[in-house]
Amino acid sequence: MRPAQPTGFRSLVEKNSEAPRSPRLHRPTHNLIVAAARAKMAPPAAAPPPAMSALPTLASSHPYPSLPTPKTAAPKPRLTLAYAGAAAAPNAVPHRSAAASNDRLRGLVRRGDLEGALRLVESMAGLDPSAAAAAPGPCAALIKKLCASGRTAEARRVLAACEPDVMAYNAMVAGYCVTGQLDNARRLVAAMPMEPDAYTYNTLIRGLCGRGRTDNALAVLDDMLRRGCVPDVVTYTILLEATCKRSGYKQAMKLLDEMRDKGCAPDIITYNVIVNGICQEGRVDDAMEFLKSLPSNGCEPNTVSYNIVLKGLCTAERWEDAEKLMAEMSRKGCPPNVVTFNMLISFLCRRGLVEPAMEILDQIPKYGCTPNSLSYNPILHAFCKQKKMDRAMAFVELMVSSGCYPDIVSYNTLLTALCRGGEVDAAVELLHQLKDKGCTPVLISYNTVIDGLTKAGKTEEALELLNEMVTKGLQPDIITYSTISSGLCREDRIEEAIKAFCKVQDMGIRPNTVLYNAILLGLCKRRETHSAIDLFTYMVSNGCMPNESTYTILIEGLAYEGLVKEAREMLAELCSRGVVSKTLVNKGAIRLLDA
DNA sequence: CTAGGGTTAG
Repeated sequence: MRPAQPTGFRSLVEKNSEAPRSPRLHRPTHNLIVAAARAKMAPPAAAPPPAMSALPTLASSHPYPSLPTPKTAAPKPRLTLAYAGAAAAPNAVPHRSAAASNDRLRGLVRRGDLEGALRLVESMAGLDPSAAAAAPGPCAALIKKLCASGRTAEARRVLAACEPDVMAYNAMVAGYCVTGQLDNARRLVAAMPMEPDAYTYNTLIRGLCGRGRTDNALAVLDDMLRRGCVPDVVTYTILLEATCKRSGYKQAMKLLDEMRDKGCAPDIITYNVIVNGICQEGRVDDAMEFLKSLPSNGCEPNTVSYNIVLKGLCTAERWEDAEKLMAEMSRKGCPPNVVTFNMLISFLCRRGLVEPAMEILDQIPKYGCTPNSLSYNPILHAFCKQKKMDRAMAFVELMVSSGCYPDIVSYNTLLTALCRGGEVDAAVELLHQLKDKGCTPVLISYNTVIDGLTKAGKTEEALELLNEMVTKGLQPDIITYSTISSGLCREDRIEEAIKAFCKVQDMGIRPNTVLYNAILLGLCKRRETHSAIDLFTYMVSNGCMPNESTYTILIEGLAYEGLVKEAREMLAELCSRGVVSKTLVNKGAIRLLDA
């Protein structure tokens, strides 16, 4: 679908500013709020942000009351490595020998005492540089653990304070990659004093591919070749998968040829990536042909190969072909495994065929496989979706009595069902019981219950839960803040919603359509359609694609404010462009326009 | 370190 151009709205903005209505004179226009979001400046004094006593006021770069910032439990120690007097700090460890200190460091890292390890590295760096330096091994381990809790800046200082080897650099590169700091990762690789190894490059390439930066990843491959580092089958396999996603499997085939030319032999994983790419483009028959050609390339298909094709057949709803392929798998020495069955269960459940799915579940042991939580969860999900909570609960019992304990996904499914079924309090209770059930709540668990609370009108409790997750070291994501934003907007607390919006930007994440829509709706309901249009302009100029809901919100907003003619024009234009579907319009906007 | 299966916002 073509992106809709905002041109139609420009004139509306102008029209509106020529004839401002009185309420706008006494309220901040959204231009200013948007400017604040962009430049993180204060909103006008006329509209002081409301007090948010429920929220902690942690430091933040913008003037709105802060939403919680993810923070580790212990205060971050300062590393004053450039400062020789650091060794004399109160916590400094008496210097014996580099070897003894490194033994101690190893122990601290192994025990997970990161603060102690940091202090020790600090003190070692503060000593006579010729006498002692932290060894690369324990430093690499420390860097890994710091990065695992998001403390990449401290990890970087450890790297600078020790005598790093390739492994220590690799740990840091990986840390930057998993936290999305890909440009830092690239710069670090470029600045390495020793030759990066294949692992270094593979980590960087995987990071870039994982964030859709396939072009950069391919450039790294070129760097690698130029610097005489030999890419291995893993390097190419990562790049092939990304190439399939970005440019399609035909382009990937070219890279496959290049790989062979460079003397790197594809393995079955490489080929399965291609098989998957072909299936993703809906060409299951071509995928089967490709599969048949593998033996002539010296590679035998495995069960995974067949599972991929089977998934393609199920997606195309070619059930009979799927059944035939299952039979063929056994004949060809690639018998179905638990993943095969789980896939079938999942597809059947998605089509509402729960009973057949349960029959498959029963048959799994006959094939010598053991059902796991992925076998049970889709069925559990189906019961929940049908609002058959008693059956869902009974099914969990069955699961346990069969020796398969519910995992966090099972519980998340139950949490969703409880929230949707109006039992939010039960959901909150279950969330807090998870630890006792041997399951740690994850981001999705909190997002689910936070959403349930906002929809039940319990926004304050939702904010408390947001606090709780941060305290537990769980980093909120864009879904968390979108949920919170819509909850706040529903209560006309738009300033606070915008603060959540800023929080997302602070995290280095580009707000998406859902988040914009939440705030647009809030503004329109407050009859600040003019401000909404400004925000819409900001949204488009920041490359965020509006969707049907965006337009519906704006059209309804115009209609609410009495700008019926403009609303009709916009509706007509969007309909003719096919951006807004007839059904949606009939449901919402038209009805309002006629009223 | 690379391939196939389940859960969250609208």
